[in-house]
Amino acid sequence: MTTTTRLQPTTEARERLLAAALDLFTKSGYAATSVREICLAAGVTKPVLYYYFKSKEGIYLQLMEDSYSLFEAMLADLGSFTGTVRRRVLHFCENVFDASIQQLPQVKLIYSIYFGTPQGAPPFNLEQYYDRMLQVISALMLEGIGSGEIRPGKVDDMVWAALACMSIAIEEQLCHCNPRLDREAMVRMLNIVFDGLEARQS
Amino acid sequence: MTTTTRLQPTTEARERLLAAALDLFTKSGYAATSVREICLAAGVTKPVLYYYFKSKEGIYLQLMEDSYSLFEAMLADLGSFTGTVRRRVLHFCENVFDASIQQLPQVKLIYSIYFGTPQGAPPFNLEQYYDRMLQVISALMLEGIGSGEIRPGKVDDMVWAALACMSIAIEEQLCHCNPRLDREAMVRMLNIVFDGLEARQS
DNA sequence: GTCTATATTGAGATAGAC
DNA sequence: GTCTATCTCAATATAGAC
Repeated sequence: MTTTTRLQPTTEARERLLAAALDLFTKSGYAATSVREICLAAGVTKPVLYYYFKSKEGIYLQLMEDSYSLFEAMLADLGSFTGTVRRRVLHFCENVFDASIQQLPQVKLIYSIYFGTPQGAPPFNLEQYYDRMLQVISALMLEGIGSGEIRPGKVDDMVWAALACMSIAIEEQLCHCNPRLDREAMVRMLNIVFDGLEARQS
Repeated sequence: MTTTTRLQPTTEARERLLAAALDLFTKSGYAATSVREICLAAGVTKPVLYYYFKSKEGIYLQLMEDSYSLFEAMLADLGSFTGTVRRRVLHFCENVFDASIQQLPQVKLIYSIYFGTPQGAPPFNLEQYYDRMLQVISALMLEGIGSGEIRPGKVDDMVWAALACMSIAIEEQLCHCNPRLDREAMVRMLNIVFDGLEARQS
């Protein structure tokens, strides 16, 4: 029970702090969460938090950077999709949806800052998430128009319509214990949109 | 310059407090806004706030109730729409969109609480907004299926697809000084959805 | 109804021992 | 790297005069 060789000197504390902060920021919001609560939940004292992160803002920014790194890593795995544009857009949306479910607390935190007003939280560029997704879907839609799979029209409208279906499905997951939209519902909504994109103009 | 007949003893103070609270809650979030700031912005002292509303929670709840009353009043004016189901759903979404623009601070506050986690704000049933809109669009879609204007299918998917387009357009208005989606873009997105709802199943 | 003045609590942050 | 103890400040809220 004596402290044996501990080359990694209780680095757990850092991880516990991050986990506790994520949980509390998500449940109560950034401003309403105190450093005292975070430390209590992590089982450490306040100076430990100030040691690893510099401030309350510091631990928040660390969480945001970690999340965005994961997002970019996910996007990097998208080149392997094949098939029709409809199929690939569906696949992309399913992947983003699944990743959001798996990281629900992180996504909740991001939404809470994005819509919840800064709350005193330090600025972090949250739009890059949306911008990146717009880029990806835009490229796919353009390809679909080029190949004739999709009827000509304003590309932006098509992209936003697809993104809208994905967004609302994710938002339902965020805000309801029993979400009224699941992954399959999202797919069906996206198929309605693609039916509209293939239909002859009325 | 003496205080003349003042039967309405500076009731303005109450209105100024509500306006200031709305502005500050919207800009900084509920938890991050202090009573001191609200009173400063309203040009009154703290006891005035505690006199009219009972607490910080009280002024917040008053704002929420006022907003919901306006929303219900808007819904009451919807019976007059005529035309195809597509036309009426578009009309409904345009009305909600316009009303949201006109009351952008209120909508921002609602979103900030809905997605932004309670932030220590007292509970208020925000889902009733969404529930009511789902009801309205659902009834219209069912009518469209009955008349043959819309192809048979899962009504919920159709309703959510339409609501998704409206939601994302409003959310863009909330979060960007220069929204990438305007009212016309929303209409075009909704038309894509309705094209899909009328198209023959592929 | 509105003020001044103040009570009380808890926040973020740090000094310094170990 | 982690602790105890403490500083400083601002928060919500109220008492009591006018």
